Amino acid sequence: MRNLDITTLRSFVAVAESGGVTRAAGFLHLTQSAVSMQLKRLEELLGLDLFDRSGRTIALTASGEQLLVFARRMVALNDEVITRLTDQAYEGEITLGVPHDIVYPAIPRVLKQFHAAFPRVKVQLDSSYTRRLKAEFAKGACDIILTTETGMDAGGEQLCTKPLCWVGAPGGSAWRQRPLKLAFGRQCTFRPRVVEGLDAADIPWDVVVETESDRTIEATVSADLAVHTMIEGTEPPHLDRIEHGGALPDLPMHSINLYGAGGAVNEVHDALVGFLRRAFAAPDATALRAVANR
Amino acid sequence: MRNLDITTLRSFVAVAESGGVTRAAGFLHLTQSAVSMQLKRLEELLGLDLFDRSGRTIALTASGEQLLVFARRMVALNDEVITRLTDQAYEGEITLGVPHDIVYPAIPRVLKQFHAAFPRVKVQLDSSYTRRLKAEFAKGACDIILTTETGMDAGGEQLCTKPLCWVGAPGGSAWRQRPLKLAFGRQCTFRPRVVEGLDAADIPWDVVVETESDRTIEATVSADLAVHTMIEGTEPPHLDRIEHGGALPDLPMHSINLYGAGGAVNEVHDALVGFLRRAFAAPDATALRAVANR
DNA sequence: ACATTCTTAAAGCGAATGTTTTTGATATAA
DNA sequence: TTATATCAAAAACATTCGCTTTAAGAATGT
Repeated sequence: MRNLDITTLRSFVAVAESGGVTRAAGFLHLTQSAVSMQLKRLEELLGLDLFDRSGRTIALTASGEQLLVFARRMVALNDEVITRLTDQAYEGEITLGVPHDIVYPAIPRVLKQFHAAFPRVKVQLDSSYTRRLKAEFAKGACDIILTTETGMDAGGEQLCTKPLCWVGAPGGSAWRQRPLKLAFGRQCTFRPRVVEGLDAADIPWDVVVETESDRTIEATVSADLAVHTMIEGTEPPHLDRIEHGGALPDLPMHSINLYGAGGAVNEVHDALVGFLRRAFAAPDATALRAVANR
Repeated sequence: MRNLDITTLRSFVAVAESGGVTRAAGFLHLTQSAVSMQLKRLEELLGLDLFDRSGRTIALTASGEQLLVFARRMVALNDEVITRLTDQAYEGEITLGVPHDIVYPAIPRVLKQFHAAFPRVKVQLDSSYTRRLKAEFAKGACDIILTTETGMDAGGEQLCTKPLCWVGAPGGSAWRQRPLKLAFGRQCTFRPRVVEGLDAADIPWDVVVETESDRTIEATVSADLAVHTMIEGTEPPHLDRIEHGGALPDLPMHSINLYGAGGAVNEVHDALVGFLRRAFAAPDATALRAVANR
């Protein structure tokens, strides 16, 4: 199969649009002769007349018109990919803050998608507590943050609302014990709400693990030594949601909010926001995980 | 703006798909060295790593994946336009027979569309009487014919049904005269039907012009010396449909039929058939003309 | 250790692609 | 009509590009 040449196609389009070889040559920073020869070679390659040269002005033949459509598309594709791959606008770094309890399972997928779309932009993931993330965002240390809150501050955007739910070891019975044994992170934002709920239901409780380490919590819970609470749909693989049938209080809804979407900063930024919206605003996080597991 | 090279992109795609420079070089009928150099130049042009060369096998980087999408599209566009413009399948001649009374206004538009889509296919237009066209088609002298008939033969396709209508000079009064003065072509298929209708309505009539020339008929009618009948929607610019309010008999419906569509001969043939279908099967020929006049 | 595969490099050669200059054709004005 | 300006094509020439061949070296998996 013969190959066209983008340079030549660009000249061809310029000639068709400017209606003259000399004029086009001016735009292209080439001599009239060079453009003329390009056109000649193009016609030879295709074995066709592309121009009607009767008359002083140069007009396209039907074949020329047809080529023009393709030439425009090919030049546009060329320019688009060159821009995407080399333009400074498409390289840089974005800092994304995400509470660690909602990193899984959505964020890895988002990062993957984003990297495929903007391979030259580095996403610095800052996984921490909602409280700290909001502080970082306020300082400008994070470009975009997600939060898990019961309310929402000004400038935020609610992506979805999910109930907090009880999680424990698969098939475990720790949730039947009284006092209820809890495992909590030291900074956990959910803690006061959970405690409130338990007190209101007159359920005695006891914090048996208090740590900074999520690993420790997960290990304790999966050993059925305590229960924990998480946003529905973010349970890690070896922990299950507890079907307590009303034995434990229902916990309040939390919303997953996004800060930093305002003001259409640039295409790259907006794309990341778009991926995040789609990942969380989707029907159901559990359903999403099912899809991801396929 | 830098320009990519289709040859190089083709190699790039081949390497990405075959997973190796040597293998790709084989497909491309180039030496391994040449392909390697092409890739190197491509990476230099973009200032990017496109391949992850750690490991024996050659893998794409994220940038490479992104380029691959565009490269495929550009190569596909290249091949498509080359095929369209140079493939023998897209050149040749089609003979189209059309009764001269329905040439206007649809056929010129169809021919224009078709020429834009297949500039290297010549359409030989044979404008004649339905009877002769059917004979030509039966002999194989026409590839496709349109006819105006009250019925339809086997192998035909009815495009639309239109009433025959009375036409005369704009604002003319020839249609009030008795005997009614008629202008007819010598071969006109409508004639027997018209005569039947008039006889049935007890309207005396008289053929004042009998000729082979459409021009003569049009001239006579536009001078208000006689009336004529045509398929609705095919009136030429200087003749008008007569609003006789029942003073003249209604004339039978005629269908516009197409022969030669059967059996999916080839893409070019089918495209012409498609244009014809769209031109005549459209809601109303009068409406079409209004669109064309814009 | 061996085979495979990719990278890099150098030399040679032909084709491609540009520039400058010239020629020819066509429209516009005198 | 003749003169003139404009534009496209052609001719002559120089340069660069890109492929082949050949060969050496590095990385990797068997």
